[in-house]
Amino acid sequence: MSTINDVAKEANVSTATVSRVINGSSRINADTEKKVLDAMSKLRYSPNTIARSLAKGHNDCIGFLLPDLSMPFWAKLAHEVEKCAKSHGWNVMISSAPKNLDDYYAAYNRLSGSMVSGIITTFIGGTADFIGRSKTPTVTIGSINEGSHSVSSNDEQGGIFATRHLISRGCKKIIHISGEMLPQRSSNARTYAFVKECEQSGIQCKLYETSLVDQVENDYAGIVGNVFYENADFDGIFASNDILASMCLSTALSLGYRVPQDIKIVGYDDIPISAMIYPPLTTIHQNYQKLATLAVETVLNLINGVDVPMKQQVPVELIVRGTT
Amino acid sequence: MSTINDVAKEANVSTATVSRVINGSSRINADTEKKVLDAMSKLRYSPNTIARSLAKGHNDCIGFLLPDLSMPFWAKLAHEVEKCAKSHGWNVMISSAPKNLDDYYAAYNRLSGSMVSGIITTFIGGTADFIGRSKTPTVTIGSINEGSHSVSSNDEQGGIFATRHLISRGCKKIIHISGEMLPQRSSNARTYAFVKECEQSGIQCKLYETSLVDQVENDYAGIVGNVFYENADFDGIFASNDILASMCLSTALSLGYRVPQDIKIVGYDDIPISAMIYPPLTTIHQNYQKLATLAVETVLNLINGVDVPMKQQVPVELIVRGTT
DNA sequence: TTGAAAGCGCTACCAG
DNA sequence: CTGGTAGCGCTTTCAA
Repeated sequence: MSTINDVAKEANVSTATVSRVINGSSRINADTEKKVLDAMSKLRYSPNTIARSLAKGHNDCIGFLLPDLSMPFWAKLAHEVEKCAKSHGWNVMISSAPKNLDDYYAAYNRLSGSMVSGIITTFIGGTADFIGRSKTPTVTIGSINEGSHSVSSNDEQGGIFATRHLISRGCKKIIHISGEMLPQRSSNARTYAFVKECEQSGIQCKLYETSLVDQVENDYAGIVGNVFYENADFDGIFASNDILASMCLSTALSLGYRVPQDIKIVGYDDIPISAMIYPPLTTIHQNYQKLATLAVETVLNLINGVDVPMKQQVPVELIVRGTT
Repeated sequence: MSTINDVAKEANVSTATVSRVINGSSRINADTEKKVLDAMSKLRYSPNTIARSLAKGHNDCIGFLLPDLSMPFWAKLAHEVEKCAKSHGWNVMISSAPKNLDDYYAAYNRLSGSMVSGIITTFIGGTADFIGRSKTPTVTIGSINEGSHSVSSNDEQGGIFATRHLISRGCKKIIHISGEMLPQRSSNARTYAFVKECEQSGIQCKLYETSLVDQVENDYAGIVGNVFYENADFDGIFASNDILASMCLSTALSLGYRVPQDIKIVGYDDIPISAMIYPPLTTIHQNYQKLATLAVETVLNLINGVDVPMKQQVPVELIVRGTT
């Protein structure tokens, strides 16, 4: 584990010079540079980023605090965030806080305890003030509130697309299963849009709500069972995520319904698996890459003190496949 | 952003004392402690982990370098790794390097550039020597070689379970689709076991191989298409991961085959979605939690200089569901 | 173009 | 039980 001192000694220059060649910060004599480079490779030197961060007063790492990596939506987003951050020369530290607020606070504080220069996260309910008070630049994904910077999909549009599509396919009684309607989640707009669209078209509708815990544990069996047990005459389902939609699909099929003839199903997120099941799922596509890019660039701007809009939204898209 | 100096001044003690109360490292007068605690909360002080890491010569962060977070297997594993690390008081930094060796080296070096004390990763082919040479304690998951510490599932057992199950269900001609047979991947053993079992039972078999790139991009359509196009009379498929198996399932159904009557399918990994499609997938369950725990505890031991076995294996389980 | 040296915020050793 | 202080490895003035 050689240090900058070793390199300096080996090359017969000062540490300042070595530092300069590492950072390309100022003009350096070509010979000197070569000597340093040689010494570096001879000693297999690689700079200690911790020391560097301390000296610079900041580091090149942003944190991504999400509910749960085993949720495909967040995993995919994490993937895109990491890719984008890396392309800007930044690392990302991922941390998750699935279920309760205390875990969330702990995880957030841990991240902001200055291992990271900025944080990308989502509200899990009641965290708005907390985040607003934080000294670490933070941008949220899929959340909305006044106090902090947010990036989210146009969930109202998604709700409208899904509902209108189901109606246009002839559905007369539609069931909607939402995620947990936590305060400040932009996804709530899907549900509101659904209700509004149904009312406007005079279509019968009914709402079910899953809990965050159900979601994290993929424990949808109970609620999906209820949907089918309590309703005999519905002909459409709009599920708030694709996992839930798949579950509805498989339950419908196992109960002998034909999809899409008897029941039509629209999901949300467009996770990769959705195109690979049978029948392939009609769903609302979220632009993961755009969402991630916007979030990363926004924190980076925040870190650099650049002015950015408080609220940014990205459009969604209806992907019609086999379940409608 | 107050520092330890500010706290010391405010509390009228030395920084050494403040440091002691932060770390609980030695006996401290109750009054002094209270003064310090008060000062800390008054100044909203939170210790700078970077400085702390530098001073201590190590930090509390391990790196997890995986192929791709959008692969459910790795995402789930990452989730478990993070959970386990956190329970030991460690953070984890996730980084991915999907396709090529250069990216992999870059990502690895970046991680080992001392932002992390240890690394958990997997070989992506030809990386064995590279990792063996590294000064950062490293343990691999799903890889095997002489030079470094590894944790993996018992893939031979998995291959045997899957193949025997298919045979016991009456399959006479079985097709196996494997992942890319990269050197030192423990998953290769699934394929070898498959071939051996088929030969021993005198069952006809045929092999297909997907590439890493196909896998990362979920681009299985081509190969699955070929399987069905080139073979008319097969009655069993053993796919090396559940995504691939789902794809086979949906292709079979869309082609009019009945599953499991006409074709039986066994997957691998047991990702959450596998239980939620229709028919639910028979598959080999990998013990994610055990795998993650073993990997985390092994790096931690390595970091602490504790002796650990070079090779650790965890058993798998056959989960019989609807596709067989 | 280069070197000397003062920190970055914290820990840990040595005295007292 | 507490304080003084020398680093941890690197960056960045300030001089030369």
